[in-house]
Amino acid sequence: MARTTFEGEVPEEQIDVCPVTETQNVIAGKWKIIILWHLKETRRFGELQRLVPGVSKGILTSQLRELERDQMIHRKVYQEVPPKVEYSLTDAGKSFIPILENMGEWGRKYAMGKQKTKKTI
Amino acid sequence: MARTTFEGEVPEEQIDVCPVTETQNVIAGKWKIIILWHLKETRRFGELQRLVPGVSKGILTSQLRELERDQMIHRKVYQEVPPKVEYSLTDAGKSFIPILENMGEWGRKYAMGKQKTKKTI
DNA sequence: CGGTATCCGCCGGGATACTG
DNA sequence: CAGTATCCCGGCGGATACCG
Repeated sequence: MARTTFEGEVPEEQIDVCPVTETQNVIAGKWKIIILWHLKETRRFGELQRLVPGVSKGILTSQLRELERDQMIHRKVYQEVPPKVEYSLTDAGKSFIPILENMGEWGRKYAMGKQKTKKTI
Repeated sequence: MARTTFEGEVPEEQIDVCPVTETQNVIAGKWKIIILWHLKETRRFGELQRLVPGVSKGILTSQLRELERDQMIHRKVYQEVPPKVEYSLTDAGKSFIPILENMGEWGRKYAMGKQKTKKTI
């Protein structure tokens, strides 16, 4: 169904691209935000798994792969034994830090406001 | 298993309460961020459904109910026919606006950087 | 150490029909 | 207009086992 593009018409590339939704798509995923948070400093895989409580290797890997695909983090492999892999933020990832800081700050205050009946594990 | 709480010990209420994760829990949900975004202004139900492209009544309702439960939005029912319901941000919700603005701004720049091969519907 | 590979359960999200 | 009430499905997340 080929059709010509008229002048002044919105290019297909811009259709349905809402910036907020774009952001939503990137951080959607149960562990991504907390992962990015800890990646404010460069971390190794096992380190991340210890820092993020309750995540398994498999899931951690998949979340990291998606963040990598979305150009939020960089994966650096050291060719040595035992293996060593370091994860760090890309420029896009670093530019997201302020938002993470805000979310942390907001969460602190928000959690303040409803500090009753907090469940422990 | 009653046990005494020693001085200086971390109260149970604070255990496992990570501010960033707390925030994550509130905004987790496919449509919540974009909903909050549009609620910078008070909106009616049908209005929201038009503003959020692709969401059905049922899902929109459930997302709104969760945001209400988390004290992010307020639901005001006008007792009249035809029914009229207005949604607006609570104080907690309003305090989240800066983050939404940042996310929008970030999404704009982020989308810029990879504007190729954007899929249309 | 830092992963795959595989299987599985669950529930969040979607579609449809009905209602005050 | 602004919702319920069901049913259903896909896929994300979790558990386990194995590997270079």
